[in-house]
Amino acid sequence: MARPLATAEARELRTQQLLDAAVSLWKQNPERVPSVAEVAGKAGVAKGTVYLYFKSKEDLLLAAHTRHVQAFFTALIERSSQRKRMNFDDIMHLTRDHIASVSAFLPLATLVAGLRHKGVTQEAAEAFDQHIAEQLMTAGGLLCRHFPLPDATSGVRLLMRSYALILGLWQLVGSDQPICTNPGVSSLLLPDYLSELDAALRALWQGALNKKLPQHA
Amino acid sequence: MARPLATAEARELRTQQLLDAAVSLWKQNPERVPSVAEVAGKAGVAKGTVYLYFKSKEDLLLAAHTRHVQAFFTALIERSSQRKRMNFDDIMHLTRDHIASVSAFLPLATLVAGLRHKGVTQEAAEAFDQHIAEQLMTAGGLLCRHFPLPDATSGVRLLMRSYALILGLWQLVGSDQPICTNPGVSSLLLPDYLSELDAALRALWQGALNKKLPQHA
Amino acid sequence: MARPLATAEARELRTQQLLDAAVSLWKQNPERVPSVAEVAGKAGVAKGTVYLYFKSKEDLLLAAHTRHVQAFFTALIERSSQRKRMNFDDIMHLTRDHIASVSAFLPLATLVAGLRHKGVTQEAAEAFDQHIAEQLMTAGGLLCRHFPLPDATSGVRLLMRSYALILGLWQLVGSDQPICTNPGVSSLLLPDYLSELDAALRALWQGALNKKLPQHA
Amino acid sequence: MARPLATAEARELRTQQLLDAAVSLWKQNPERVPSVAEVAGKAGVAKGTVYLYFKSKEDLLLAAHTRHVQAFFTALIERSSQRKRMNFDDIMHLTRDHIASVSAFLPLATLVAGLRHKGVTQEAAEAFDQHIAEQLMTAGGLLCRHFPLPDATSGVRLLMRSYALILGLWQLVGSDQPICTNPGVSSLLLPDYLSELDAALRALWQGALNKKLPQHA
DNA sequence: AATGAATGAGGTTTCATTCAT
DNA sequence: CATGAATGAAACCTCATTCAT
Repeated sequence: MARPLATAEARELRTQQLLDAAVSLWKQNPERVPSVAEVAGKAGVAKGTVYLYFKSKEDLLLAAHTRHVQAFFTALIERSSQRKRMNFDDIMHLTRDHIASVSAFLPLATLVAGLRHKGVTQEAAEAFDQHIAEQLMTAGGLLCRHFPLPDATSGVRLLMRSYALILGLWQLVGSDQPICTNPGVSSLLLPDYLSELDAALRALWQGALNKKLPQHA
Repeated sequence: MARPLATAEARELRTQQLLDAAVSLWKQNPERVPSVAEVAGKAGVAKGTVYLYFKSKEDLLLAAHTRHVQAFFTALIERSSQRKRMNFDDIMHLTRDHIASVSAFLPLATLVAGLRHKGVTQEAAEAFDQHIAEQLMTAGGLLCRHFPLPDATSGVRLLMRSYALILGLWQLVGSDQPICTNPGVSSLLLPDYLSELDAALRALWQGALNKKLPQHA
Repeated sequence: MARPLATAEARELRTQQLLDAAVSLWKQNPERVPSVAEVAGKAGVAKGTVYLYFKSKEDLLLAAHTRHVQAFFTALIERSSQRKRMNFDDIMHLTRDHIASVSAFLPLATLVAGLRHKGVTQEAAEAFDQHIAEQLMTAGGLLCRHFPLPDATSGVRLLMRSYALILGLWQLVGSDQPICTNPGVSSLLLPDYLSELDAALRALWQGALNKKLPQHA
Repeated sequence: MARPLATAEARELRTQQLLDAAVSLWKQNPERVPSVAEVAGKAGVAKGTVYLYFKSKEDLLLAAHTRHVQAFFTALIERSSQRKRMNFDDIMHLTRDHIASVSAFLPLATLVAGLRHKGVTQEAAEAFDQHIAEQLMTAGGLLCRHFPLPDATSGVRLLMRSYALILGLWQLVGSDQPICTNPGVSSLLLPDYLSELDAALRALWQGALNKKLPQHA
């Protein structure tokens, strides 16, 4: 049985293991949210131990989501900090690599959004909001270095609208991928989530930047 | 005690009463999803009766959401069928009246999106998708009569992207309205959900229609 | 009026159909007591109709059991009324043919015994007791014509003890026939229900009649 | 609130408390089988806890019955192991004290017999059968020390037949004691269950032992 | 700190019974 | 009379959460 880990980094390690376990279970069976018992089992600890690291199951899921989001922002900010000028396709690549193609990202984002009415502690929710806001402002500001935006706020808004599209479109057309049994209708409308996402984001940024974007492959 | 209702319209009535009860309870206490027992009680029927009308609680919630969506589409299609030409502000009004200002709409939409991984029966999910697809195509096609869109598909896509923005933005900035305790951050970013929504949709449509829209609020 | 008679026998017919349905379903699946819905369905009537013929499900089961018991007593009394002298083997034959080999008899008897604490209406229970008592006394009295018993009461008691053995032994060793998975133990103890029953009844009657009975199987 | 009990004996204690609660409720109101919620309440535990100890309500009832049976066998085996020779009256005393006069014994035995078709898990049923078989063989063997029986098997059979009589007679004449409203009939037939039981067992043992038993007080 | 038995809320299911049509 | 939708009690089951050890 796992024994006390005194140090802060040990605690951090355990925390990450729990998040890993949750995400891994989710990927294994995307149809259902893993139970606390399952997460604990997968992480090799007892059920009660989970509550030494998270106030509630929803807090845990929110933390897992935060980690996903963080990875995206880290990549975005890192790339934005480079000298080399970014273009829209760079943005799309980041989006694909860290959001659209991370199988658990959007389901988890969707679930967490629906959970804000339930077990998320107020402080966790606020911490999340605060955190996202900070990242958004940092990344939004950096965006001005690469794109002809009037001010930092425009960058922030563009990012927010982009994320809203990413999330909203997925909830509309992407969430039933695993059980997609009515190909007739949806495939008429939209070839698939990624293509539609590309087109929608392209249109959004085109409008925001007041210029035609190359039509991409 | 409610007693047998033989006719189809009586059944329909009972169904609506259950949805009414669910939505009403939700509005009373937006913090939590009402239990089946509460919904049954509010509708004046026995708990078991709920399961004569819906396969699961999630199916009921999905049906409630469908009704919300339906109301919007009905209004949109009705208005689109009129001779009088629509402009963007008409669209915004419809959006506000049937979506953004219907207090339970977006929370329910968000919840339902997160629930697709749980108790929704496959048939209910498919019926919902099918239904939405039909409405989208009808409404999207009619849109061409009022706006300079290349084809019906463009109308459908514009509607989908609009809805994605409506939903995604709400999940980003609007969902914590009732517990909004961090005014500092979010109000810096965004005055409020409705204003940001207006701006975002305006930009989206502007891009899609290739023309400047009047800047009015 | 001619109607009442026709109605009465129609009613009787329907009653028998319901009992037939119940017993037939029981035989089909001896693991479970058929539900009222199943009985009704099998008999081709609606659920509610069952309650026009029986006050409760338990009354129905009791009636089905009564019919089984009646068949035995009818045969016993009929045979006892014949001139031809009976011996113990005749009794055993009757027992086998009308009780031990009627697949639903003993399960039903056992169930009904356990149900007397539940849904059986008082009047149905009393009617059953009364009926059994009458049959017992008749049959017990006739027994004296064939066996050297001191009085009619002895005949009644012999019958009761015989039935107690039939029922009690079945509950001890016979009821798990379908799921008999521990052959080691029980087959050591008792070859099978019928053999043990034969031996036990033989001993009982031997004692009651104060004479050795031929040892035949 | 009752809290975790780690040790095996604590678990055993909790198990016994649940059985106590069930039997006690049964005695309080012999007309109905207590619900799981009632049993849990009486035992001071939560409903869900019952299912940590028993797979189903029927398993619980079977366990309660097993305990009754066990008490009888323990007394019988203990007495049989003593040097002092037993006679039939000793057997009757044991029977009376541990079976016929334990108010819940026979109703429970009857109920459990009727329940084997329902919620009893196969393993519980087999465990019960196995257990009974072991006790029977032990006690049956010991019986030879006190009574002139040809072999151990005879002892086992005598016990089984005795128990069959005890149970069967009770189901015939004893089960309606609490609601005994037809004194006319049954009292004519049988003064009461205990007397008839005494007479019937006496006859059975007399036959088995090939000797007249004293006519008892 | 870690554990996991116990909790209790509540969703799901079955089913005997009732009653308006 | 017959019907079957509705009822309500209760079993069954899962699961997040707590707390004594």
